[in-house]
Amino acid sequence: MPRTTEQFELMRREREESILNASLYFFATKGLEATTADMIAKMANCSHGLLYHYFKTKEDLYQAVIEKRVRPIVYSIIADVDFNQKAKFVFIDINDRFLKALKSENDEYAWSIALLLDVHLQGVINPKVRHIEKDKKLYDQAFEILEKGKAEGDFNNLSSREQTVSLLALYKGLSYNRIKVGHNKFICPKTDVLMSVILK
Amino acid sequence: MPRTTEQFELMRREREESILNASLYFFATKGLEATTADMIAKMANCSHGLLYHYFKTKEDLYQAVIEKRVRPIVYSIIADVDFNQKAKFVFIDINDRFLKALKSENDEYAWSIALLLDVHLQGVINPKVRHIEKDKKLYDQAFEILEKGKAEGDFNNLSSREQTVSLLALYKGLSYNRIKVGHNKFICPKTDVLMSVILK
Amino acid sequence: MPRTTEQFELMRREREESILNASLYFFATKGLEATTADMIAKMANCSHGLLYHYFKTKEDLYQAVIEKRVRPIVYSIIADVDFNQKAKFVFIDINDRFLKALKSENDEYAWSIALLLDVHLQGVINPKVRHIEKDKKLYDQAFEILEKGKAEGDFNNLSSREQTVSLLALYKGLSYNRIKVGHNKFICPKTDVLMSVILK
Amino acid sequence: MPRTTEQFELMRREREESILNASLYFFATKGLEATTADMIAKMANCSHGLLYHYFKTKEDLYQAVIEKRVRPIVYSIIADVDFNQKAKFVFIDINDRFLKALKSENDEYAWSIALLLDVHLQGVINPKVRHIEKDKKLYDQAFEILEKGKAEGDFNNLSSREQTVSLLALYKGLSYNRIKVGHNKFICPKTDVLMSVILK
DNA sequence: TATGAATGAGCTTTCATTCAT
DNA sequence: AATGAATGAAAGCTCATTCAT
Repeated sequence: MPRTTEQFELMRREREESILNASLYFFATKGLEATTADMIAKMANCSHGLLYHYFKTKEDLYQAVIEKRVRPIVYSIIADVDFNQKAKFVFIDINDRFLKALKSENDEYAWSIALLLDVHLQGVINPKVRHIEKDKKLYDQAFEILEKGKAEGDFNNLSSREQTVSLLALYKGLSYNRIKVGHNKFICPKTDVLMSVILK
Repeated sequence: MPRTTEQFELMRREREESILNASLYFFATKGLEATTADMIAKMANCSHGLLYHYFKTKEDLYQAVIEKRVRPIVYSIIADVDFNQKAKFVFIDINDRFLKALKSENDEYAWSIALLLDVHLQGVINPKVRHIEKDKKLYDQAFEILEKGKAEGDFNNLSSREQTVSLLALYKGLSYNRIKVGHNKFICPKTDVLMSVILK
Repeated sequence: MPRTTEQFELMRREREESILNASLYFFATKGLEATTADMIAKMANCSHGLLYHYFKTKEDLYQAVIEKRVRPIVYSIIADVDFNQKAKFVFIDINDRFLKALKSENDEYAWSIALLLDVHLQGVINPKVRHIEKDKKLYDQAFEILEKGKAEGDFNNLSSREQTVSLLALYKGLSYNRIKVGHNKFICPKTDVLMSVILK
Repeated sequence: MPRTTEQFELMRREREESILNASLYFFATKGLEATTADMIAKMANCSHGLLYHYFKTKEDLYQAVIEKRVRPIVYSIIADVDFNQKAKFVFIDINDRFLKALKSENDEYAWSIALLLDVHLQGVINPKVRHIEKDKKLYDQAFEILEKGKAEGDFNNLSSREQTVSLLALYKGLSYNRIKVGHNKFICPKTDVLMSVILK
């Protein structure tokens, strides 16, 4: 009996996984409006009816994609960063990792970064989804490190707020490029291009 | 007796103007898919039927918005730039103007920049509209000036392609920010933040 | 002054003429539903608004086409028939003329015959138009001649009603063929094929 | 637990059946253009949305009506004809059956014959539906039998092509009559009226 | 849990008709 | 008499969502 329950749980998990994967793809490449339940169901190999067992509405599904895939994926990119280094090296490391993620063949990174930065801006493109918390973490973290770097004398003295905004805007634009033109055609700036905004 | 041709033309022009204005607003803030003919008609003070008297399809209207409003507005921003200066000053001037446009109370600048950069990326967000020519002008112009600046010894030696891509991505992100958060809350980087990407 | 009035009248007549011609074409080849005011106006070189000065509704226009073009054209085909001959020769003559009309390069004959036989059946295809009088004249005339021919001993003894119905049905079918396949491809039966229904 | 595949198939089949029946009625009596999805849905006791679950477009539905109802019904009329008899008797038999079908209280025969002869003429009335194959079978079969009958010395020597065209035209006209005036008022020619076109 | 039939709101688009001039 | 802008009802079609099994 307990075993059967576990198996059910496993199936459930796998189903949800494949629905979330399909959703991530469509939401990132087509947007919320242009994505239909049928598209997702087809790619996830289940009936569209089943989607509504797992997620109450399309917006709920969107939210779940953000929480269960987008955030984990984005934060996994910088999970191993050593924040005890000098800010300069932290920043280089972070940018290295993000750029590597964008350059990677694995499209999920670009999809996730693009969607998370949408969330950061609270639904520029998908104004219906209002119940997802704005993601200020990226902004706050970046800001902090910039300030630290300035204190350490490695960064220039331009406004940290403006620099943070600029970098996030830049990543937003880059992730859209990456999604649109694909792995092969994507022109990815080197880390030092981004660092030039910050370094002395 | 019928109206004169001039009378009709005047009516047409005024109406088209108001339709294009309303469309620019909705397309930029909501996207093509999420914008309905009724929304536009309501804001333009006419029936939805009339939209189709002026524009054959919603996609045609989108295209018209790009050609008749977006491109003119964006290019008006840099219309008076003196391209005979040193590249460095040209670039400063261009960025000054774009940033001023984004900071301006007039939302149309941000709307237009965002839409034109979508067009540059050929419909990331609006994949239906395929018959609008990709706008490579911005990219090509920026690239040229960067190369010239390098020859003149004022710019750093990072890859011009990467810098160009980065700057356009940055503007894309900034214009979305501006659209989303509005004139008052928009944090606009100073020109020197952007210039730091390029200058030695 | 009287001259001006006359001129006006002439213009009016010509306008109406060209509207009716265009309408005949579209109603016969596309049907009432699929014909739009704009199509007619364009072909008649006037604005669609003007149509409504001449004819209150599209159905009125349809009716006018029937009365002012279709009936005159169809009856002109047999206008010169000498009804004082023996019924046999009258019938041969009528069929000769109708078949010649259908074979003619002038499409108006087939258009008119098809439309008049629709009217005879009271709107099989265009059930909206109810106020046009059913055209029983063709039927009654044909029936009479058949009866006369029988009295004269030239016709077979099959039911005249059935023969009449059959001949009109046949012409209906033929006129549709003619409209559809056009002058060149139309296979037109000879008079004796039709006469075989009647003759001994 | 979901319904079994068989249950779903049964539901589907029944629903499709009722949609096709309703469609046959409206397409035959009103034509494609004048038939709306709502009319059909209402008569088939379902929502208009469901129509599009079964048939992608109205034209597809029209095509399905032709293939799944019209052709089967028309060919069922002559399914049992013994084609090994002399052509004369084959022809009498065929005409007997078609005329009996037209006279029958069951309207579906007239509807189907009318629609199939439209298809034979490739959309005189419904010019939008172009992807349905022209039905030349009726024409070719009739022509063959006529030629055989001539060889057997039972038929007159008028052109077989003209006779075939005439008979199909006649049936087209008759089926329209039958549809329009209904079972009770329909004047149906006897077989010998039609045979007189062919027999010596 | 899983299916896919079923609904209906809502969107794009067309077009007969009106109306100011 | 003539124009064409303007309206709005209505049509085709889509799709989020529900529901019986």
